[in-house]
Amino acid sequence: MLQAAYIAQNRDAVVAGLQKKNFKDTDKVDQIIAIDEKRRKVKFDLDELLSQQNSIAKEIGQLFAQGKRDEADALKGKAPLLKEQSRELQEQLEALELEQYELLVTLPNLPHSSVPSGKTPEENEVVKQVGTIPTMASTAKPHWELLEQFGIVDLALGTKITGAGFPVYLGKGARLQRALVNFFLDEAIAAGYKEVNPPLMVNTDTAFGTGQLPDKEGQMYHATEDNYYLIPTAEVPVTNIHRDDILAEGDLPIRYCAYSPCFRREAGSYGKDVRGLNRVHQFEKVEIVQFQIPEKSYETLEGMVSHVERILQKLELPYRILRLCGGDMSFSSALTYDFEVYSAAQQRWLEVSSVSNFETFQSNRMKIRYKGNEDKKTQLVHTLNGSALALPRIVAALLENNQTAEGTVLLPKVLHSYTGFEVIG
RNA sequence: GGAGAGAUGGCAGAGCGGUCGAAUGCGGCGGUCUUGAAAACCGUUGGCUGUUAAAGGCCCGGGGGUUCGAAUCCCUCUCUCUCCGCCA
Repeated sequence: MLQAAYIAQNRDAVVAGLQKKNFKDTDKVDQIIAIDEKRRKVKFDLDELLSQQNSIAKEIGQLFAQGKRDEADALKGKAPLLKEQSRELQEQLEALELEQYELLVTLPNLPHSSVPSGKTPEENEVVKQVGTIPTMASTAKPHWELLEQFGIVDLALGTKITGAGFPVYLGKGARLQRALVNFFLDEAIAAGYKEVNPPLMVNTDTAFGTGQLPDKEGQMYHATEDNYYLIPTAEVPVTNIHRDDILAEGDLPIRYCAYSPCFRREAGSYGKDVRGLNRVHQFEKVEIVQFQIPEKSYETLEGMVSHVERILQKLELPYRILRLCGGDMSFSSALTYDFEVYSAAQQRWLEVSSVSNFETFQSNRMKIRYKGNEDKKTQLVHTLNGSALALPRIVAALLENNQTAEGTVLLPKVLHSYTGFEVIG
Protein backbone atom coordinates (compact mmCIF):
# COMPACT_ATOMS: atom_id res chain seq x y z
CA MET A 1 0.00 0.00 0.00
CA LEU A 2 1.34 3.41 -0.94
CA GLN A 3 1.37 6.21 1.58
CA ALA A 4 -1.01 9.11 1.11
CA ALA A 5 1.58 11.66 2.17
CA TYR A 6 4.05 10.33 -0.39
CA ILE A 7 1.43 10.49 -3.11
CA ALA A 8 0.62 14.08 -2.25
CA GLN A 9 4.25 15.09 -2.39
CA ASN A 10 5.12 13.19 -5.56
CA ARG A 11 1.95 13.38 -7.54
CA ASP A 12 3.42 13.39 -11.04
CA ALA A 13 5.93 10.64 -10.38
CA VAL A 14 3.20 8.49 -8.89
CA VAL A 15 0.98 8.92 -11.91
CA ALA A 16 3.85 8.12 -14.24
CA GLY A 17 4.71 5.04 -12.24
CA LEU A 18 1.15 3.79 -12.24
CA GLN A 19 0.96 4.28 -15.98
CA LYS A 20 4.10 2.26 -16.45
CA LYS A 21 2.45 -0.46 -14.44
CA ASN A 22 -0.41 -0.30 -16.89
CA PHE A 23 -2.79 0.97 -14.24
CA LYS A 24 -5.72 2.77 -15.79
CA ASP A 25 -7.48 4.73 -13.05
CA THR A 26 -4.84 7.35 -12.42
CA ASP A 27 -7.67 9.74 -11.52
CA LYS A 28 -7.58 8.06 -8.18
CA VAL A 29 -4.32 9.78 -7.40
CA ASP A 30 -5.90 13.22 -7.41
CA GLN A 31 -8.90 11.89 -5.53
CA ILE A 32 -6.64 10.60 -2.82
CA ILE A 33 -4.82 13.90 -2.59
CA ALA A 34 -8.09 15.82 -2.37
CA ILE A 35 -9.45 13.52 0.30
CA ASP A 36 -6.25 13.80 2.23
CA GLU A 37 -6.49 17.56 2.37
CA LYS A 38 -10.07 17.38 3.53
CA ARG A 39 -9.16 14.70 6.02
CA ARG A 40 -6.42 16.74 7.59
CA LYS A 41 -8.68 19.73 7.95
CA VAL A 42 -11.44 17.74 9.62
CA LYS A 43 -8.90 16.12 11.88
CA PHE A 44 -7.55 19.49 12.88
CA ASP A 45 -11.02 20.81 13.75
CA LEU A 46 -11.88 17.65 15.61
CA ASP A 47 -8.70 17.78 17.63
CA GLU A 48 -9.49 21.34 18.56
CA LEU A 49 -12.92 20.32 19.89
CA LEU A 50 -11.49 17.37 21.76
CA SER A 51 -8.94 19.64 23.27
CA GLN A 52 -11.69 21.93 24.56
CA GLN A 53 -13.57 19.01 26.02
CA ASN A 54 -10.47 17.79 27.73
CA SER A 55 -9.83 21.11 29.36
CA ILE A 56 -13.44 21.41 30.53
CA ALA A 57 -13.30 17.98 32.07
CA LYS A 58 -10.06 18.86 33.75
CA GLU A 59 -11.49 22.09 35.08
CA ILE A 60 -14.54 20.33 36.47
CA GLY A 61 -12.29 17.93 38.22
CA GLN A 62 -10.39 20.74 39.86
CA LEU A 63 -13.56 22.58 40.88
CA PHE A 64 -14.85 19.44 42.54
CA ALA A 65 -11.58 19.05 44.35
CA GLN A 66 -11.98 22.58 45.67
CA GLY A 67 -15.55 21.87 46.70
CA LYS A 68 -17.01 24.32 44.20
CA ARG A 69 -19.91 22.14 43.16
CA ASP A 70 -22.08 24.86 41.66
CA GLU A 71 -19.40 26.13 39.32
CA ALA A 72 -18.64 22.60 38.28
CA ASP A 73 -22.26 21.83 37.50
CA ALA A 74 -22.49 25.02 35.49
CA LEU A 75 -19.52 23.97 33.39
CA LYS A 76 -21.08 20.62 32.68
CA GLY A 77 -23.70 22.40 30.62
CA LYS A 78 -21.10 23.36 28.03
CA ALA A 79 -20.14 19.82 27.26
CA PRO A 80 -23.10 18.39 25.32
CA LEU A 81 -22.79 20.80 22.41
CA LEU A 82 -19.09 20.19 22.02
CA LYS A 83 -19.68 16.52 22.24
CA GLU A 84 -22.27 16.56 19.56
CA GLN A 85 -20.07 18.58 17.25
CA SER A 86 -17.11 16.35 17.77
CA ARG A 87 -19.19 13.27 17.20
CA GLU A 88 -20.18 14.67 13.86
CA LEU A 89 -16.61 15.45 12.90
CA GLN A 90 -15.57 12.05 14.12
CA GLU A 91 -18.00 10.47 11.72
CA GLN A 92 -16.79 12.65 8.88
CA LEU A 93 -13.21 11.76 9.64
CA GLU A 94 -13.90 8.07 9.72
CA ALA A 95 -15.79 8.29 6.44
CA LEU A 96 -12.90 10.15 4.81
CA GLU A 97 -10.33 7.75 6.17
CA LEU A 98 -12.31 4.82 4.88
CA GLU A 99 -12.76 6.42 1.50
CA GLN A 100 -9.08 7.19 1.25
CA TYR A 101 -8.10 3.75 2.41
CA GLU A 102 -10.34 2.07 -0.11
CA LEU A 103 -8.71 4.05 -2.87
CA LEU A 104 -5.21 3.46 -1.56
CA VAL A 105 -5.50 -0.30 -1.46
CA THR A 106 -6.47 -0.37 -5.11
CA LEU A 107 -3.21 1.26 -6.18
CA PRO A 108 -0.43 -1.12 -7.13
CA ASN A 109 3.14 -0.52 -6.09
CA LEU A 110 5.22 1.84 -8.17
CA PRO A 111 7.80 0.25 -10.45
CA HIS A 112 11.51 0.75 -9.96
CA SER A 113 13.19 2.93 -12.57
CA SER A 114 14.84 -0.09 -14.18
CA VAL A 115 11.52 -1.75 -14.93
CA PRO A 116 10.97 -1.89 -18.68
CA SER A 117 7.73 -0.44 -19.95
CA GLY A 118 5.41 -2.85 -21.65
CA LYS A 119 2.11 -4.56 -21.14
CA THR A 120 2.48 -8.19 -21.98
CA PRO A 121 4.84 -11.02 -21.04
CA GLU A 122 6.41 -10.69 -24.49
CA GLU A 123 7.77 -7.33 -23.45
CA ASN A 124 9.67 -8.68 -20.47
CA GLU A 125 13.38 -8.09 -20.77
CA VAL A 126 15.63 -11.14 -20.97
CA VAL A 127 18.48 -10.25 -18.66
CA LYS A 128 20.52 -13.33 -19.31
CA GLN A 129 20.28 -16.87 -20.50
CA VAL A 130 22.52 -19.63 -19.19
CA GLY A 131 23.08 -23.21 -20.27
CA THR A 132 22.43 -24.93 -23.53
CA ILE A 133 19.01 -25.90 -24.61
CA PRO A 134 19.08 -29.66 -25.11
CA THR A 135 17.97 -31.07 -28.42
CA MET A 136 15.82 -34.03 -27.68
CA ALA A 137 15.39 -37.23 -29.52
CA SER A 138 12.08 -37.57 -31.31
CA THR A 139 11.15 -40.16 -28.72
CA ALA A 140 11.40 -37.60 -25.91
CA LYS A 141 8.24 -37.35 -23.90
CA PRO A 142 6.58 -34.57 -21.96
CA HIS A 143 6.78 -35.02 -18.21
CA TRP A 144 3.13 -35.99 -17.78
CA GLU A 145 3.77 -39.09 -19.82
CA LEU A 146 6.94 -39.87 -17.90
CA LEU A 147 5.19 -39.48 -14.55
CA GLU A 148 2.69 -42.07 -15.55
CA GLN A 149 5.22 -44.38 -17.16
CA PHE A 150 7.47 -44.39 -14.09
CA GLY A 151 4.59 -44.38 -11.64
CA ILE A 152 6.14 -41.55 -9.62
CA VAL A 153 3.24 -39.10 -9.69
CA ASP A 154 -0.39 -40.09 -9.97
CA LEU A 155 -2.62 -37.22 -10.97
CA ALA A 156 -5.74 -39.31 -11.37
CA LEU A 157 -5.31 -40.69 -7.88
CA GLY A 158 -5.08 -37.15 -6.53
CA THR A 159 -8.30 -36.35 -8.33
CA LYS A 160 -9.93 -39.31 -6.66
CA ILE A 161 -8.71 -38.37 -3.20
CA THR A 162 -9.23 -34.63 -3.49
CA GLY A 163 -9.73 -33.10 -6.90
CA ALA A 164 -7.88 -32.04 -10.02
CA GLY A 165 -4.52 -30.43 -9.37
CA PHE A 166 -3.63 -32.35 -6.23
CA PRO A 167 -0.87 -34.71 -7.32
CA VAL A 168 0.03 -37.84 -5.39
CA TYR A 169 3.78 -38.44 -5.37
CA LEU A 170 4.76 -42.07 -5.11
CA GLY A 171 7.97 -44.00 -4.55
CA LYS A 172 10.88 -42.24 -6.21
CA GLY A 173 8.58 -39.34 -6.98
CA ALA A 174 7.93 -38.78 -3.29
CA ARG A 175 11.59 -39.23 -2.45
CA LEU A 176 12.59 -36.75 -5.13
CA GLN A 177 10.27 -34.18 -3.55
CA ARG A 178 11.88 -34.67 -0.19
CA ALA A 179 15.35 -34.55 -1.72
CA LEU A 180 14.70 -31.29 -3.53
CA VAL A 181 13.25 -29.67 -0.44
CA ASN A 182 16.29 -30.64 1.61
CA PHE A 183 18.66 -29.54 -1.11
CA PHE A 184 17.00 -26.14 -1.43
CA LEU A 185 16.91 -25.65 2.32
CA ASP A 186 20.55 -26.58 2.71
CA GLU A 187 21.51 -24.12 0.00
CA ALA A 188 19.54 -21.35 1.69
CA ILE A 189 20.92 -22.09 5.12
CA ALA A 190 24.45 -22.09 3.71
CA ALA A 191 23.70 -18.68 2.22
CA GLY A 192 22.80 -17.30 5.64
CA TYR A 193 19.05 -17.72 5.76
CA LYS A 194 17.47 -18.86 9.00
CA GLU A 195 15.10 -21.75 8.56
CA VAL A 196 11.50 -21.21 9.57
CA ASN A 197 8.71 -23.74 9.62
CA PRO A 198 5.57 -21.59 9.57
CA PRO A 199 1.87 -22.28 10.02
CA LEU A 200 0.13 -23.29 6.83
CA MET A 201 -3.05 -21.46 7.74
CA VAL A 202 -3.17 -17.76 8.46
CA ASN A 203 -5.68 -15.26 9.79
CA THR A 204 -7.06 -12.28 7.92
CA ASP A 205 -4.57 -9.77 9.35
CA THR A 206 -1.70 -11.84 8.06
CA ALA A 207 -3.27 -12.40 4.66
CA PHE A 208 -3.85 -8.68 4.41
CA GLY A 209 -0.31 -7.85 5.39
CA THR A 210 1.33 -9.36 2.34
CA GLY A 211 -1.42 -8.24 0.01
CA GLN A 212 -3.41 -11.44 -0.49
CA LEU A 213 -6.42 -9.65 0.95
CA PRO A 214 -8.38 -7.96 -0.31
CA ASP A 215 -7.04 -8.27 -3.86
CA LYS A 216 -6.56 -12.01 -4.19
CA GLU A 217 -9.11 -13.45 -1.84
CA GLY A 218 -10.48 -15.77 -4.50
CA GLN A 219 -7.07 -17.32 -5.03
CA MET A 220 -6.80 -18.72 -1.52
CA TYR A 221 -8.54 -21.68 0.05
CA HIS A 222 -10.62 -20.42 2.92
CA ALA A 223 -11.53 -22.40 6.02
CA THR A 224 -14.70 -20.52 6.81
CA GLU A 225 -15.49 -22.16 10.14
CA ASP A 226 -12.43 -20.55 11.73
CA ASN A 227 -11.87 -17.87 9.09
CA TYR A 228 -8.36 -19.03 8.26
CA TYR A 229 -6.75 -19.12 4.85
CA LEU A 230 -4.44 -21.82 3.50
CA ILE A 231 -1.22 -20.14 2.51
CA PRO A 232 -0.51 -19.69 -1.20
CA THR A 233 3.21 -19.28 -0.35
CA ALA A 234 5.36 -19.24 2.77
CA GLU A 235 5.98 -15.59 2.01
CA VAL A 236 2.69 -14.85 3.74
CA PRO A 237 3.36 -16.24 7.24
CA VAL A 238 7.10 -15.59 7.12
CA THR A 239 6.92 -11.92 6.14
CA ASN A 240 4.29 -11.43 8.83
CA ILE A 241 6.73 -12.59 11.48
CA HIS A 242 7.71 -8.97 11.88
CA ARG A 243 4.32 -7.37 11.46
CA ASP A 244 4.03 -4.39 13.84
CA ASP A 245 7.68 -4.70 14.81
CA ILE A 246 10.20 -1.93 15.12
CA LEU A 247 13.54 -3.48 14.30
CA ALA A 248 16.97 -2.04 14.91
CA GLU A 249 19.05 -1.14 11.88
CA GLY A 250 21.73 -3.39 13.32
CA ASP A 251 19.39 -6.38 13.03
CA LEU A 252 19.08 -5.93 9.28
CA PRO A 253 19.17 -7.61 6.95
CA ILE A 254 17.05 -10.39 8.38
CA ARG A 255 16.97 -13.47 6.18
CA TYR A 256 14.52 -16.34 6.46
CA CYS A 257 14.00 -19.42 4.40
CA ALA A 258 10.99 -21.65 4.73
CA TYR A 259 9.78 -24.85 3.20
CA SER A 260 6.04 -25.17 2.88
CA PRO A 261 3.31 -26.68 0.83
CA CYS A 262 1.47 -23.98 -1.11
CA PHE A 263 -2.22 -23.97 -1.87
CA ARG A 264 -3.62 -22.05 -4.79
CA ARG A 265 -7.11 -22.18 -6.16
CA GLU A 266 -5.90 -20.83 -9.51
CA ALA A 267 -9.45 -19.77 -10.13
CA GLY A 268 -10.05 -18.96 -13.75
CA SER A 269 -6.90 -20.49 -15.17
CA TYR A 270 -8.27 -23.56 -16.83
CA GLY A 271 -7.50 -25.05 -20.17
CA LYS A 272 -4.07 -24.25 -21.41
CA ASP A 273 -0.70 -24.82 -19.84
CA VAL A 274 -2.13 -26.82 -17.01
CA ARG A 275 -1.13 -30.30 -18.03
CA GLY A 276 0.82 -32.48 -15.67
CA LEU A 277 2.72 -30.49 -13.09
CA ASN A 278 2.65 -27.22 -14.98
CA ARG A 279 -0.07 -25.81 -12.79
CA VAL A 280 -1.42 -27.50 -9.69
CA HIS A 281 -3.43 -26.50 -6.63
CA GLN A 282 -1.00 -27.88 -4.08
CA PHE A 283 2.75 -27.85 -4.47
CA GLU A 284 5.88 -27.57 -2.41
CA LYS A 285 8.28 -24.70 -2.35
CA VAL A 286 11.21 -23.25 -0.46
CA GLU A 287 10.85 -19.53 -0.10
CA ILE A 288 13.47 -16.95 0.85
CA VAL A 289 12.49 -13.70 2.53
CA GLN A 290 14.55 -10.69 3.52
CA PHE A 291 14.02 -7.48 5.44
CA GLN A 292 16.47 -4.75 4.56
CA ILE A 293 17.11 -1.04 4.90
CA PRO A 294 15.98 0.92 1.83
CA GLU A 295 19.50 1.95 0.80
CA LYS A 296 20.59 -1.64 0.41
CA SER A 297 17.47 -3.42 -0.79
CA TYR A 298 18.41 -3.57 -4.46
CA GLU A 299 21.81 -4.93 -3.62
CA THR A 300 19.98 -7.54 -1.57
CA LEU A 301 17.68 -8.30 -4.48
CA GLU A 302 20.69 -9.02 -6.69
CA GLY A 303 22.03 -11.32 -4.01
CA MET A 304 18.80 -13.27 -3.99
CA VAL A 305 18.90 -13.55 -7.76
CA SER A 306 22.43 -14.96 -7.54
CA HIS A 307 21.27 -17.45 -4.96
CA VAL A 308 18.57 -18.81 -7.24
CA GLU A 309 21.01 -18.90 -10.13
CA ARG A 310 23.46 -20.99 -8.14
CA ILE A 311 20.79 -23.55 -7.41
CA LEU A 312 19.74 -23.82 -11.04
CA GLN A 313 23.34 -24.19 -12.08
CA LYS A 314 23.86 -26.98 -9.61
CA LEU A 315 20.77 -28.67 -11.00
CA GLU A 316 22.33 -28.28 -14.46
CA LEU A 317 19.18 -26.80 -15.91
CA PRO A 318 19.22 -24.23 -18.71
CA TYR A 319 17.56 -21.08 -17.46
CA ARG A 320 16.97 -17.49 -18.26
CA ILE A 321 16.24 -14.48 -16.14
CA LEU A 322 13.60 -11.97 -17.06
CA ARG A 323 13.11 -8.51 -15.74
CA LEU A 324 9.36 -8.17 -15.80
CA CYS A 325 7.87 -5.25 -17.62
CA GLY A 326 5.48 -2.89 -15.86
CA GLY A 327 2.38 -4.56 -17.18
CA ASP A 328 3.40 -8.09 -16.23
CA MET A 329 4.54 -7.37 -12.69
CA SER A 330 2.55 -8.32 -9.67
CA PHE A 331 0.43 -5.81 -7.86
CA SER A 332 2.75 -5.27 -4.91
CA SER A 333 6.18 -5.54 -6.51
CA ALA A 334 8.56 -2.72 -7.40
CA LEU A 335 10.94 -4.92 -9.34
CA THR A 336 10.62 -8.59 -10.20
CA TYR A 337 12.99 -11.06 -11.78
CA ASP A 338 11.39 -14.22 -13.06
CA PHE A 339 13.41 -17.34 -13.55
CA GLU A 340 12.41 -19.71 -16.29
CA VAL A 341 13.75 -23.15 -16.95
CA TYR A 342 13.65 -24.60 -20.40
CA SER A 343 11.52 -27.66 -20.69
CA ALA A 344 12.87 -29.60 -23.64
CA ALA A 345 9.98 -31.86 -24.38
CA GLN A 346 7.38 -29.14 -24.07
CA GLN A 347 9.71 -26.79 -25.94
CA ARG A 348 8.83 -23.88 -23.75
CA TRP A 349 10.10 -21.91 -20.81
CA LEU A 350 8.57 -22.70 -17.44
CA GLU A 351 8.54 -20.16 -14.65
CA VAL A 352 10.19 -21.67 -11.58
CA SER A 353 10.99 -18.66 -9.47
CA SER A 354 10.02 -15.08 -8.99
CA VAL A 355 12.23 -12.78 -6.96
CA SER A 356 10.93 -9.36 -5.99
CA ASN A 357 11.61 -6.24 -4.05
CA PHE A 358 8.43 -4.81 -2.56
CA GLU A 359 10.15 -1.79 -1.09
CA THR A 360 7.73 -0.38 1.50
CA PHE A 361 4.55 -1.63 -0.13
CA GLN A 362 4.16 -4.59 2.20
CA SER A 363 5.90 -3.07 5.19
CA ASN A 364 3.50 -0.15 5.12
CA ARG A 365 0.59 -2.54 5.39
CA MET A 366 2.31 -4.55 8.09
CA LYS A 367 3.94 -1.61 9.86
CA ILE A 368 7.35 -3.23 9.77
CA ARG A 369 9.76 -0.47 10.71
CA TYR A 370 13.29 -0.02 11.87
CA LYS A 371 15.15 2.52 13.90
CA GLY A 372 18.31 3.94 12.34
CA ASN A 373 21.71 3.69 13.98
CA GLU A 374 22.53 7.32 13.46
CA ASP A 375 19.39 9.41 13.23
CA LYS A 376 17.21 7.14 15.42
CA LYS A 377 14.39 7.86 13.04
CA THR A 378 11.75 5.18 12.66
CA GLN A 379 10.98 4.28 9.07
CA LEU A 380 9.60 1.44 7.00
CA VAL A 381 11.85 -1.44 6.00
CA HIS A 382 11.99 -2.92 2.55
CA THR A 383 10.75 -6.48 2.16
CA LEU A 384 11.92 -8.92 -0.48
CA ASN A 385 11.16 -12.49 -1.30
CA GLY A 386 11.71 -15.14 -3.87
CA SER A 387 11.13 -18.77 -4.58
CA ALA A 388 14.21 -20.90 -4.15
CA LEU A 389 12.59 -22.89 -5.53
CA ALA A 390 9.11 -24.19 -6.39
CA LEU A 391 9.21 -27.90 -7.04
CA PRO A 392 6.70 -29.04 -9.67
CA ARG A 393 8.16 -27.37 -12.71
CA ILE A 394 11.67 -28.17 -11.59
CA VAL A 395 10.60 -31.80 -11.50
CA ALA A 396 9.01 -31.43 -14.91
CA ALA A 397 12.18 -29.93 -16.37
CA LEU A 398 14.46 -32.47 -14.71
CA LEU A 399 12.44 -35.32 -16.13
CA GLU A 400 12.09 -33.93 -19.62
CA ASN A 401 15.61 -32.60 -20.08
CA ASN A 402 17.44 -35.59 -18.67
CA GLN A 403 15.82 -38.32 -20.68
CA THR A 404 18.22 -40.89 -22.04
CA ALA A 405 18.07 -42.94 -25.19
CA GLU A 406 17.02 -45.92 -23.07
CA GLY A 407 14.01 -44.00 -21.83
CA THR A 408 15.30 -43.50 -18.31
CA VAL A 409 16.00 -40.22 -16.54
CA LEU A 410 19.34 -39.33 -15.01
CA LEU A 411 19.26 -36.99 -12.04
CA PRO A 412 21.89 -34.27 -11.67
CA LYS A 413 24.84 -35.20 -9.46
CA VAL A 414 24.04 -32.71 -6.78
CA LEU A 415 20.86 -34.58 -5.92
CA HIS A 416 22.30 -38.06 -5.63
CA SER A 417 23.18 -37.82 -1.99
CA TYR A 418 19.73 -36.44 -1.28
CA THR A 419 17.70 -38.95 -3.26
CA GLY A 420 19.74 -42.07 -2.66
CA PHE A 421 19.28 -43.00 -6.32
CA GLU A 422 20.60 -41.64 -9.61
CA VAL A 423 18.18 -42.94 -12.19
CA ILE A 424 14.45 -43.02 -12.57
CA GLY A 425 12.94 -45.62 -14.83
C1' G B 1 -15.36 -29.63 25.17
C1' G B 2 -16.37 -28.16 30.90
C1' A B 3 -14.90 -24.80 35.21
C1' G B 4 -12.10 -20.69 36.90
C1' A B 5 -8.40 -16.55 36.48
C1' G B 6 -6.30 -12.90 33.61
C1' A B 7 -4.77 -9.27 29.31
C1' U B 8 -1.13 -2.21 31.36
C1' G B 9 5.11 0.63 28.17
C1' G B 10 11.25 -3.90 25.58
C1' C B 11 10.39 -7.23 30.14
C1' A B 12 8.41 -7.61 35.20
C1' G B 13 4.69 -5.19 37.81
C1' A B 14 1.47 -0.98 40.49
C1' G B 15 -2.68 1.77 39.38
C1' C B 16 -9.75 5.06 45.17
C1' G B 17 -13.85 7.26 37.86
C1' G B 18 -10.60 13.27 37.88
C1' U B 19 -4.05 16.70 37.36
C1' C B 20 -2.33 8.82 34.37
C1' G B 21 0.95 8.36 28.81
C1' A B 22 0.57 5.90 33.35
C1' A B 23 4.36 4.47 39.99
C1' U B 24 8.37 1.14 40.82
C1' G B 25 12.09 -2.45 39.35
C1' C B 26 14.90 -4.56 35.35
C1' G B 27 16.71 -3.69 30.60
C1' G B 28 18.37 0.18 26.84
C1' C B 29 20.85 4.92 25.86
C1' G B 30 24.00 9.22 27.61
C1' G B 31 27.18 10.91 31.50
C1' U B 32 30.24 11.02 36.28
C1' C B 33 33.88 7.85 38.44
C1' U B 34 37.85 4.16 36.42
C1' U B 35 44.05 2.79 32.87
C1' G B 36 39.68 -0.18 31.01
C1' A B 37 35.44 -2.80 32.79
C1' A B 38 32.07 -3.87 36.77
C1' A B 39 29.67 -1.58 40.84
C1' A B 40 27.73 3.00 42.47
C1' C B 41 25.62 7.65 41.29
C1' C B 42 23.13 11.36 37.87
C1' G B 43 20.21 12.03 33.63
C1' U B 44 17.36 9.93 29.81
C1' U B 45 14.21 6.17 27.60
C1' G B 46 6.86 4.04 23.85
C1' G B 47 3.93 4.37 19.33
C1' C B 48 0.66 6.90 15.80
C1' U B 49 -1.08 11.59 14.02
C1' G B 50 -0.01 16.73 13.25
C1' U B 51 3.38 21.10 12.18
C1' U B 52 8.87 24.51 9.20
C1' A B 53 8.94 23.65 14.49
C1' A B 54 5.48 23.48 18.23
C1' A B 55 0.78 23.25 20.36
C1' G B 56 -2.89 19.81 20.13
C1' G B 57 -5.19 14.91 19.31
C1' C B 58 -5.27 9.36 19.67
C1' C B 59 -3.39 4.69 21.84
C1' C B 60 -3.40 0.74 28.88
C1' G B 61 -5.75 -6.89 24.13
C1' G B 62 -9.93 -5.50 19.85
C1' G B 63 -14.84 -3.24 19.31
C1' G B 64 -18.99 -0.72 21.56
C1' G B 65 -21.41 1.84 25.80
C1' U B 66 -22.16 4.90 30.57
C1' U B 67 -19.99 9.83 32.29
C1' C B 68 -18.46 16.72 32.17
C1' G B 69 -14.27 13.10 32.74
C1' A B 70 -12.59 5.82 31.90
C1' A B 71 -6.43 2.03 32.36
C1' U B 72 -10.24 2.17 36.24
C1' C B 73 -17.65 0.97 35.57
C1' C B 74 -20.95 -1.95 31.87
C1' C B 75 -21.57 -5.06 27.27
C1' U B 76 -19.16 -7.93 23.58
C1' C B 77 -15.25 -10.36 20.91
C1' U B 78 -10.37 -12.37 20.82
C1' C B 79 -6.34 -14.34 23.17
C1' U B 80 -3.43 -16.34 27.39
C1' C B 81 -2.95 -19.17 31.93
C1' U B 82 -4.68 -23.04 35.68
C1' C B 83 -7.68 -27.47 36.66
C1' C B 84 -10.72 -31.45 34.37
C1' G B 85 -11.85 -34.23 29.82
C1' C B 86 -9.97 -35.82 24.98
C1' C B 87 -5.63 -36.66 22.07
C1' A B 88 -0.70 -37.19 17.63
